[in-house]
Amino acid sequence: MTNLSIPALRQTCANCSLANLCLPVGLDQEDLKLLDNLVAKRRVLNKGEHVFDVGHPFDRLFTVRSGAFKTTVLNADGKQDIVGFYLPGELFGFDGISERKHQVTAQAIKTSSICEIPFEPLLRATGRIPDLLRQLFSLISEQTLPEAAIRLNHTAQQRLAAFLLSLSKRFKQCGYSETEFNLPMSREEIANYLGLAPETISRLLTHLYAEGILSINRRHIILNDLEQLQTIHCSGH
Amino acid sequence: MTNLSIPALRQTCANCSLANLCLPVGLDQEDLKLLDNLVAKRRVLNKGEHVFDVGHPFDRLFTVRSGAFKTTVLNADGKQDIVGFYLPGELFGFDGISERKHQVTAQAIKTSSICEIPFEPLLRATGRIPDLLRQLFSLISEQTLPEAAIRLNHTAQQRLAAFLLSLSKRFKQCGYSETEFNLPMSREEIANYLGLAPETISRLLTHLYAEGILSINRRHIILNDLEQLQTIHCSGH
DNA sequence: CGTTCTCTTGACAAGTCTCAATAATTGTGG
DNA sequence: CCACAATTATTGAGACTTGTCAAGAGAACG
Repeated sequence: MTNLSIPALRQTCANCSLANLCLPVGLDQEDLKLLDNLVAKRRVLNKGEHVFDVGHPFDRLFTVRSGAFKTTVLNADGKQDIVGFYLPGELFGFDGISERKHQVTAQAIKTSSICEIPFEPLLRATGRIPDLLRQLFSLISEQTLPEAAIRLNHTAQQRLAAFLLSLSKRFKQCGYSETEFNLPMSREEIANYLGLAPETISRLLTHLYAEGILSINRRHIILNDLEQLQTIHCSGH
Repeated sequence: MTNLSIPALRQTCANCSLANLCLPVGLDQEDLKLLDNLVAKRRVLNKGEHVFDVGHPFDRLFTVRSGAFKTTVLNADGKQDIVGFYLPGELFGFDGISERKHQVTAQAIKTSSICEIPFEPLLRATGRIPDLLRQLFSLISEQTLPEAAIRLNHTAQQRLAAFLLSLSKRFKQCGYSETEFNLPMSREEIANYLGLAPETISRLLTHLYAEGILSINRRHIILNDLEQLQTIHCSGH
């Protein structure tokens, strides 16, 4: 499942294939070396393993190198609500900055690997790397307006279409196909994230398949008509 | 409606009654003076007036001095979705950091006043004021995990209870009563924010009134039983 | 190869939306 | 200052989307 061999885990930010995605965007060779020294550990996690839990002290950020992660909170009902999915090249762990303790739990949803970036050294490095601070603010604030708010006023079909388009876009960004990929998460996880029942996801996928908009077999999905998916996202059909 | 007289608008961060809420938290007198010099303009807006629009260049943050603001996006359907409300002492405008252009539109929902904080000078000031950077990250990341995601998996009643409790808590924080206040927003705005129909809000409020949990007359609301409201938020009743 | 988990599909129930009418409030112009 | 218009809020009836419960099929796992 993992796309990275062990030697790949030893590589530096400078030759990381995701360098144009996570933090190093816009940094020159010199800056990259500085940043690379910060990235302390590169770690592999199996499905279900936790990166951190609610309440754990925050002292570093994480970037996905391969695989996928989800973040969850215990909601008022006492159930786990999925609040985010993270794909290769994406940064997570910001939730801990405010209280110096994590507000969410993060775990691998398949065998995955991450880079760890100590936060205090990172902040100190903003003094030496001019663009790093803006870069950081950028990455954080991008997550400030997540799809969550937008999901609320949409139908189940619109939400699912938006979700699939989001995955497509993000897989494309990290170099995979935008039309054919494996869903890293289960129907139940998608449902939870979108605020729907798993059965509804199943039915909607069947429906989209019947219309020829996509092909799906278990986790393997092919998006045949991105444009129509976009139309569904917008107008509901 | 406005709680501030004109002279009040000339006051400095150091003697602002909201100083312990917005940016200055934890700063000493010396730092406050530095910060105060940054706060360029204090401005009054009437109901409906825009602070900024989607696409407008971002170069400053805003704190609410009095009144209330909402931020909206044009969703896929072409309708305005409310993504946030801001009460006195709260900071907004972060949405523009990433793209250097605002991702949302911000407007006053009643006669209100704001302080403007130029962003670049603020970032430069983080070099001189040690705690300011963490403070900033703190405030931004607090908004990263908004109620939005949590709202999704809750019933209409749970969402409304959560919304009222949130308002209560925030009004308390800025020195108002936590049990009696005027809703700054209309039923329709509440509905939009919660992803419900305005009629549903009306019915739920009537229902909560019938149970003695709150009294409501137009915008004026009295929360008689915060605890039971909390119970509803959690278990649905 | 059986156990477990995930996914699919159906029938029914329930929550919420839409449409519509009315009432109350606010704003406006004479 | 009053009367009319426009907006906002309430309430009801019916429809529709989505959730719940249940059963069964298929895949994954040990």
